[in-house]
Amino acid sequence: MTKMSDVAKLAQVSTATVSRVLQKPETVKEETKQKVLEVIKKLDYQPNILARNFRRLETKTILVVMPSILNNVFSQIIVGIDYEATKSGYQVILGNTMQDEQRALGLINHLKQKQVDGMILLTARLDMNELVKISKEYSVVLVSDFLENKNVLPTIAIDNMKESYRITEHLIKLGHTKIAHISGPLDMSMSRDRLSGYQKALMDHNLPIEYGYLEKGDYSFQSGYDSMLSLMDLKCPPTAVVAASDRMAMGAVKAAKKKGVQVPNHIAIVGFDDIEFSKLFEPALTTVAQPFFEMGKKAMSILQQQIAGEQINNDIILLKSELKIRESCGFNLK
Amino acid sequence: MTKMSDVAKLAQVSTATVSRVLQKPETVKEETKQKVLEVIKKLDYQPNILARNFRRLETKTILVVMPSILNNVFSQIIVGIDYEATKSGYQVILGNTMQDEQRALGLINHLKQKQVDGMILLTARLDMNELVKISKEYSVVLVSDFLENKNVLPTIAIDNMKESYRITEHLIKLGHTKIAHISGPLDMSMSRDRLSGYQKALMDHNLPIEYGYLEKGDYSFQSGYDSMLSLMDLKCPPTAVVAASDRMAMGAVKAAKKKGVQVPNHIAIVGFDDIEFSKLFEPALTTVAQPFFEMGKKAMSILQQQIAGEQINNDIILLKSELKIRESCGFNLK
DNA sequence: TCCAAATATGTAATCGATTACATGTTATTA
DNA sequence: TAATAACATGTAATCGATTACATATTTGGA
Repeated sequence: MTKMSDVAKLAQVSTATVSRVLQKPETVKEETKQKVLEVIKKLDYQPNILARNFRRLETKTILVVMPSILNNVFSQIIVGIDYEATKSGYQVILGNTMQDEQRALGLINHLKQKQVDGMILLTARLDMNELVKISKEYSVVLVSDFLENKNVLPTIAIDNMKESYRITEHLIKLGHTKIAHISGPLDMSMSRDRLSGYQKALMDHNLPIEYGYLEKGDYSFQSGYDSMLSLMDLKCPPTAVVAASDRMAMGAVKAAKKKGVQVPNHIAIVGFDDIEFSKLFEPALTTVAQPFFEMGKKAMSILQQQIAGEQINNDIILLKSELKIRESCGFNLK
Repeated sequence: MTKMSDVAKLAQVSTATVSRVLQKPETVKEETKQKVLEVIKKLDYQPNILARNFRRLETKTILVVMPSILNNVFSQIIVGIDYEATKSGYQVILGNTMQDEQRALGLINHLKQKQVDGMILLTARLDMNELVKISKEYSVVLVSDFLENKNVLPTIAIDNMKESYRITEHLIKLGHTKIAHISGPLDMSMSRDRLSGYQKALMDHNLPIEYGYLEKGDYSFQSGYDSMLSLMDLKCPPTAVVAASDRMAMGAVKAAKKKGVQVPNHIAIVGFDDIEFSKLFEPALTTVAQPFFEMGKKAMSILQQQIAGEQINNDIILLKSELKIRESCGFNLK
C-alpha cells in the first residue's frame, strides 16, 4: 500500500508538504502542488483513513439510534440523514436498540469511545439522566420525539400538539361529537402532545372529554386493533377515532371491518405519520404527513454544526407537516 | 482521557502488560492481572479504539450496500445482519446507492480505503467487472440477487426459480391456463430466475407461453399498476398474474380494481417477498415469504469468516422460503 | 543444587498522517 | 541595498495501542 512517505520521496518533498497539498492546498506553491498531485495520481495514493482518524481523533461517522429500522418512519428519516451526511463525507452507522436498554447503552458507548463523532436519536426512550449527561459532553441531536426537560439538546420535530388538534378539529367539523383517541405510550412526550392536541380540540369546541374514549396503544398495528375492539364494546361507542399512528389506525380499521362496522360510513378513523402504505390502504387513510426526509436532513446538518464546535442553542425546531385528507375520515375531498 | 500508559504507571507495570491483560489475559500472571484490572476500573480506562483500529488496520465495521433503505425488504435483511454483527462487536454502515452509479462507486471506495472490513451487497446491480475485481481483493458477500458469473463471491439467496415455479403451479392447479407474468428488470439474475420458473411451470403443464403475457416491471408499485393496465387491454386478457414482487402485485390489484375487475373473483394475482403489508392488503396477497432475517444473519456470518481469513468457497447458499397462500389467488385455504 | 525450559514482563519500534515550530526563500519597501 | 514581511518547505514530535524481541523470573527435573 502506497503511503505518504512514498509520495514525498518520489516528489522530492517532505511528507508535510504532501499533507498540505491534501489539506491546505492554498499554502503550497503551484509548481510544487502540481508535482505532488502528479505523483499521487501516478502511484494511485490513497491516504490511510485509519491513520488520519487516529491522528485527528475523529471518525467522520455518526450513529443513528432507533428502536428498529423495520419501522418505515425511521427509514425515511435515515434517508434524509444519509443524504446530508454523504454530502459532507460522513458515514452513518445503524443502531437498532430493539427496545433493549442494554443494547442502547452499548450504542451510547460508541460515543464515549469516540467511535463516532456524534449521535442522532430517533426516539428519546433512553435513561433520561444518562441522556442529559451524554448530550452535555457529546454531539447529540434528537429527532421526532421530545425530552421532558426541554432545551437539553437540539430537537427536530413537528408540532404534534397542533397537528393533532387540526386533525381532530377536522373530524369535529365533519360533525363528529363522539371522538375517541388511541394514544401512543404516554411515557413519550410525542404521545402526550398528540393526546393534548386531541383534548384541546374537544375542549375548544365544547365537547366533553370522555375517559372511556382514551385507549392507550404502543403505535403498533396490533394495539390499534385491540383498542378499537374495546372502543366498539362501549355502551356508547365513538363515531370517530383519532389514532396516534397510521399503523394503529390500520389496526383500528381492520378491527372495525372484522365487526362489520364500515369505515368511514359508520365510523371515521384517522392516523398520523403518512407511511408508505397509508394511501394504498382501503380506505386510504386521512393522516398527518410528516416531513421525514427534511427532518433527517436538518438533524444531520445541526449535528455537523455541533461537531464542528459551533455554539448551538438547544432549541426545538419545528418543521411543517401536512394534513392529508383521504377516505378514512369520510367526505373525501378528492 | 485516560490512556494505557496512565494505567501502566499506576499499576506499576509496562503498557505491554496492560495490553496483554486486555488481549491475551492467559499470558499474564493472575496477581498482575488483578492489579491491572483494578486500576483499569479505578481510572475507568477505555482503550482508544481509533488507535487500536489504526494499529490493527481493521475497523470492526462492515458496509451494507443497497438501492435504498426505504424498501422494507432491505430493512429486514439488515436487521438480520445487524443482529449477527452486534454479537461479535461489528458495526454496520449504511450505503444507499439511490440507483446512482457514482454513489455506488463512492461506497466501494470505502472498502479500498480500509474504512470497512467487508461489504454485503443487497443487490448485484453494480459494474460487473469492478465487482469481480473487488471481491477477489476484499471480503464481499452478496445477498438475495445473483451474479452472472457464478462462484465469484459467496451468495445467500432463495431458489427463485423453484419458488416462482411453485407459485405459478399453484395457480395452474387452481385451474388457470391464461397466466401472465410481471417481471423485474431483466438485467437482474433474480428477475430472470423468477421469469424462468414461471415459464417452466407453464411448459411442464403444457400451457403455451404467450409473449403478450410478459410485462416488464421494476419491482415498484407503479410498474405493477401500469403493467396490469396493459394486460387488461389485451384481446384475451389473463385470468391470473404472477408478479415478481408484492409491490407490483399490489399495483396490479389496484389497477384491476380501478377497472372494476375483482380480485380474486375475476382475476387471481400473486406476489413475491411477503412484505409487511401483504397480509393487511385487501385481498391479502398470496406470495412467497423470504427468510430475510436469516439471510442477513447468514450473510454476516459468512462475511466474518472471510474477514477472519478463512478459506471460503464461493458457493451459492439457498435458504428455504415459504409459499403463503392467502386471498389474492382465490380459494383461500385458511 | 544447578540448569534448561517455561513463564512473565519490559523495552522500544511501529502503524501513517498531521502539525507546531524551525528554517529557508522570495517579495516588498524605504 | 538592506531590512523586514510574507510565503514555502522541512524536521521531527505526536496521537495510543500493539507486539517482536530481549530480558528477567520461576518451575521442574536430574
